[in-house]
Parts: sequence; C-alpha cells; structure tokens
Amino acid sequence: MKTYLIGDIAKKMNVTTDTLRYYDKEGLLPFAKRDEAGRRIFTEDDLGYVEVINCLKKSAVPVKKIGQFIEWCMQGDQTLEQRYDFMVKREAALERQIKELETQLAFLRWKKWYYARAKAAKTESVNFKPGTQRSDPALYDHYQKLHPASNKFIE
Amino acid sequence: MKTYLIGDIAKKMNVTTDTLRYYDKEGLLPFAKRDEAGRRIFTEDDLGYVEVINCLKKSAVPVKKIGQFIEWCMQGDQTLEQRYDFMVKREAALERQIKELETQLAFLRWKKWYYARAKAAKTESVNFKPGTQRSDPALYDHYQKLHPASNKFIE
DNA sequence: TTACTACTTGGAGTTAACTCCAAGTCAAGG
DNA sequence: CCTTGACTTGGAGTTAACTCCAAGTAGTAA
Repeated sequence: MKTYLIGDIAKKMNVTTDTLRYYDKEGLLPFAKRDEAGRRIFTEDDLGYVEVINCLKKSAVPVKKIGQFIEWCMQGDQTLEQRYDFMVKREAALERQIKELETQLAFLRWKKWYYARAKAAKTESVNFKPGTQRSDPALYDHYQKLHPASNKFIE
Repeated sequence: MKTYLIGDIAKKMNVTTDTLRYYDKEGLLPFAKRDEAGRRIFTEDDLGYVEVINCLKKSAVPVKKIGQFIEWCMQGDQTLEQRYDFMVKREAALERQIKELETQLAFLRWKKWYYARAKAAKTESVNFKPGTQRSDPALYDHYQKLHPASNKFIE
C-alpha cells in the first residue's frame, strides 16, 4: 500500500515539516506509524485525517481543539456523538464568522468609495459634514442608495 | 462638544482599557488628546477612526498595518491615494478569505452529514469503502447529489 | 472629608503557533 | 562505497496580541 513521509504530507498541506512535527507533539497525528528507521509514515487512510486537520486549521480552530477531535477519532465508534456535535458547533461558528466578515466587507467597500471620492476631489474635506472634520452622515445615506445591499444568499 | 474617556471607548469596541493602551503604544490612537489630569480624551470626530480600527481588527488586519493606515490619516490629503489603495487591497483580501471559509464550511457540512449517518448506524464503518478504514468516495458522490452547492451569490 | 472609581505609567508575564538549530541516523543514487 | 538529502530528537527562540500587575493621581458621590 502506498505510504507517505512527513515531507510528502507537508507539501500536501502546504506547511513545513517542522510545523507537522509540532502538530505531532500537540497530538494531532497519533495515527502516524513509524518505519524501521524511525521515520513517521502515513497511509492512504491517514490522508482523511490530514484533510480534516487542514480544514479545521483554515477555519481558525485552535490546535488543542483539533487534537481533541482527533483523539475522539482514535477512540472509535463510542465517540460518534461527540464528533457529530463537534461538526455542528464548528458549522455554526463558521457561519457566524462568515457573516461577521461580510459585515466588515460592506464597511470596507463604503470606505473604498469614500476614498475614491476624496481622491477625485484631491481633498477629504468634500466628504465632511460642513463645519466638522468627520464624515457627513448624508454622504453615507447617499452611498447606500447607490449601492443597495448585495451579497445576499440564495436560500 | 461631547468627549469620551478610555473606558467609554473600551465599551464601544468591546475590549479592555489595557488593550486600548496597548493599541495606543502601537500607534493606533495618535488622535487621542489628553485632559488636564493626563487622561486620554476622545472626541466625536475620533469615533470615525475607532470604527475603522474596529473593522480592520475584525478583518484580522495586524495591528502594525492598522497603525500604518492611521498614520496616513494623520498626514492629511497627500495620502489619499495610499488610503484608497489600502482599502482596495483589504477588500480583495477579505473577499478571498470569505471564499476560503465558504469552502471550509462546505467541507464541514459534508463531515456533519457523514457523522450523522455514522451515528444513526451506531458505527462509522457504514461510511467506509468496503475492505478499508476510510470514507467511500461513492458516499461523497451520493452526498453531493443530495446537497447541490448552495451559497452562491446573487451578482 | 472620605471613600470609591477610573484613570496614569512602566514593565513583566502569558499564550498560541510556529520557527530554527544542533547533532545525529538512515536510505537511495551514481 | 560515498555523498546527498530527508528524516530524527530536544530544546531554545520568536512574534503577535494581549494581559496583568504595582504604584500613583485625579475626579465624583455621600
């Protein structure tokens, strides 16, 4: 059966071998066996775990929590409930995070428009509320009319 | 004119006053003046900067980069180009990040479905490719037919 | 007036996630 | 057979972003 060394996995995950050894120390790779030379070997089966670790990492799940999940995987069928609950919680957390980022994106786009307008006038003051140094609320209203909320999901 | 102390801003941003003093040390709050007692005072005008800092923080922009942006703000109209470019880059980065998270969310949902199925059977082995310990590719195909890609944007 | 907060500074400590290094082992290619 | 490169361990160092003192001052409410 095809096996992989730590460097192969590093390439797949786009991390360094040092990072993988750190993950191993933290309990993320208990499934890795060793060959006669003491080198970590990964099987085709292990790639499934690697994929999960990668996904959780990219979803900003802390290493310790990933370790907990992998530990459950090692314990077999008695932890199916925990693993399901884990996925439910992560799904909810990620949905929240994406919504949060959508909000920030909308703000960034308003600021981009704001600076485009200031740049065209060669002065930020065209955006100010008369007699102040801060953005005119009427300008934001105007922006919102020009840019009705997009990025709505198809349900 | 209405002014604010550090604690007021902390409440608005939902951070501690220690965190705000750390931000000040890092150059994020150069607009803050001091009262006779040496306390930082924030004006209505400053709230605009606070809002931007908050947005960039939530978008995972490092403190140093936020500091650079605020510095440009302090330099006036000669940096409008940089500030516009900054917003363009941040918009693109955030769009990329959201797309990445959408991908991970899709994976998490598949795994949730996978564990729901395993849980119902009281054993993960119902999901395995016969003769192996890993997920049957045919199962994933099946899942994809049941769950056609949603979360597409309205353009 | 007295107590109670909220603020000030400087600086030390913490945590997560790497990142790097030294010294050594092993295997495959020429 | 020898070199080269990939691996091994243990452990130290780094970075970002806080987080937590201690010691002191200043404004507010009873």
